[in-house]
Amino acid sequence: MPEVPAPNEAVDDPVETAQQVLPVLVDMPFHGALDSTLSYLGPALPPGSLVRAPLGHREVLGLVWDAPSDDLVAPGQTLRALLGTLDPLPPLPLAWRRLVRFAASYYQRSLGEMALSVLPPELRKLDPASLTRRLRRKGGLGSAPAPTDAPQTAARPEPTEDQAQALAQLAALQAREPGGTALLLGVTGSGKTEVYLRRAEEALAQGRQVLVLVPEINLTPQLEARLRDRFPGRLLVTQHSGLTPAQRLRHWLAAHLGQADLVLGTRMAVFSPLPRLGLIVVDEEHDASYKQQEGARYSARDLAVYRGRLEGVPVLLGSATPSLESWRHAQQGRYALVPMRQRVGQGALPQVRLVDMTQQPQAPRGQEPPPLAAPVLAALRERLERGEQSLLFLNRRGFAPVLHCPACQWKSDCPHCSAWRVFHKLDRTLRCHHCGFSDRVPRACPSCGNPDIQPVGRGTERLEEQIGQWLPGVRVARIDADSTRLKGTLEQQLSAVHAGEVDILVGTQMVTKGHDFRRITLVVAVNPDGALFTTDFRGPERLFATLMQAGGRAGRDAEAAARSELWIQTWNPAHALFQSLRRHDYESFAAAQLAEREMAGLPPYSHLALLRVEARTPEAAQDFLALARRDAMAWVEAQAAEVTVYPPVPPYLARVAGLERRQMLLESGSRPALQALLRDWLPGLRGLRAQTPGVARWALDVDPLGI
DNA sequence: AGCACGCCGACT
DNA sequence: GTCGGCGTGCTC
Repeated sequence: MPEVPAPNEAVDDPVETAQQVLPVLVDMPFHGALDSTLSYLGPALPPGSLVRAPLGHREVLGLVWDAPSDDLVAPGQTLRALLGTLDPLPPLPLAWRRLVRFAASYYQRSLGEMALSVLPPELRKLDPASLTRRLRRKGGLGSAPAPTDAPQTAARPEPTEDQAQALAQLAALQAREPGGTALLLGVTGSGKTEVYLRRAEEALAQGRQVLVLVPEINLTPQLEARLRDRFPGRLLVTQHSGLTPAQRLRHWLAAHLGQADLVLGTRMAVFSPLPRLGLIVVDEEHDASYKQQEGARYSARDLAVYRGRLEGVPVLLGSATPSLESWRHAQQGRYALVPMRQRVGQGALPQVRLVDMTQQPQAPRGQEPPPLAAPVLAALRERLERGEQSLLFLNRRGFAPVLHCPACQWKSDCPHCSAWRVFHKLDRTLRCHHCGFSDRVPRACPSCGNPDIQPVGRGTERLEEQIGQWLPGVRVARIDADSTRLKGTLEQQLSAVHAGEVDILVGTQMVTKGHDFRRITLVVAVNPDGALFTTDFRGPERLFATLMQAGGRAGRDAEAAARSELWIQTWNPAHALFQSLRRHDYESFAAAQLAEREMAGLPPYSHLALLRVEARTPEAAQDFLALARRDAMAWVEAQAAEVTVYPPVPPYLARVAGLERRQMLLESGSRPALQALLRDWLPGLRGLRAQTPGVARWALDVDPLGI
């Protein structure tokens, strides 16, 4: 191996086949420092080139970076030579590299981990020769359809007045500020998708690529179908974790090579390299799924906005119930607010009825109250008589959330978690929903032998059973994570609902998203109060969005819309959230929530970072955070920075799968101050682990969704 | 994070 | 005498 005089200097010898020292990123989290490249010898390659690099005893995928930084290579150290270049591929473009650089520094991950983790995994296995073969075959796209002679845009409906206005507003915005973000506020059924399609059409007509992000791809086959219908002559590819590794690579290549016109995908798609990017759409922008919950915990929605600004490309965020972060940006004029207040086709939103559960007759002593109040049952019967369908929304699967022994007060706890085990009657198990621990339900109390142990509370299994008893002969279907575990059963159950083979559908959150039920005219939120009083400050925001979305399942057929209803069983009918919901008034809800957040100094009025740790003992977890807190507080004092470092606390679930969890919150009104603290603090955290044996893992979450 | 090397128990 | 447990340490 050749000797080099010093790192990071090109070897100035043209005879020596112009070997240079190249800064290369590999997938290594260990280089905690934010900017860290490894130095290799190789031919002159532009930044963004993908290479094969020797690393220890293996050969890994590497990415030539723009500049070396923080490199610990010693002067005179022998550098190894790159093993090859994936040169049939164009280098990843500057805009892509800048996005990765920002994400790595903002979410405090190493550049190498960030960059390599957002490339298709299959790319790691590719050597230059097999890549060349792959690209040569079928023009590089395998089974993807080649551009056809079909019209590039199919017939499209006349925009409604709302849509026309929104489109005019968006066109004006784009002319004024090409990299600007617009927030499209439109209730379910207001025709947001048509606005996306029109904007996409325009970008496509200018020869640009369109990136469409959705929270979960399996919930949005309609959107994919509509894009394909509307743009039959264009190449659309998807990007999500459900693809096989080969498909994902093929789709990614189509995007990167500029062959794909439309990329539709989940959060990972925000990192698709798109040489002709012209528009980014983020549908249901409030959805928590946009936040990655492991590894680099990025928010794809926030990165989409950043990317738009970076590339001078418009970003369109759409929601009926925007995140309060986006809403505040719109209020401040940082995002353009584009309201769409009418449902298409004069369809009315479902009427919201609050059922005051405190006014319902009390159940006899010792008996549990019936699951549905008398007026709700009457409303259900009415639908049955009219041959319409109803949806009972209960966000709790299983038969009962806990079993209880009235004699000795035993409860069905989980031996590994600080949680109850849920009674699943169908397979007679007690299951922990957090660690998966499961065994047969005991015949008698395991503590005192009392044979009369009782279910407490109600899940979807029990509700399904009780409905059958209350309304004999009714056809009930249950859709939740348990009933749809087998592949294809969800589709099967949904088609039974669509075919009218079901009168009442019982379901969890799963059924509230995306599905276009035409015959449902009644939605009942059976027990939504829990979310009102959670410790999570975003609980109300999520509940409001969920109930609006659930209500949106009713009356999707314009003819039935007039008599569609959303009933809410609540012990807190006066709660401001329900009062806003009754009027479908997102704006009053948001105003009230923002006032509360401002008083409490919570986002979007402050910025948060959360350090979480899991350890074998509470002491180890506590010690780790205590040391971390000491360092953070020392930094804050030295810098006289406005950052609050809160004491460590147990999270809602303090023990999961035998590991003790603790967390510590950092809060600041200034994002730069918080970022500066994180940047200086994190390298030291990696060393702390050695001082606190028993720590299994720790993670920093910037802009956490739940605290 | 992988994937080595390294130093002590039950097997062909 | 070997196969293999996962404890520490390195990777341009």
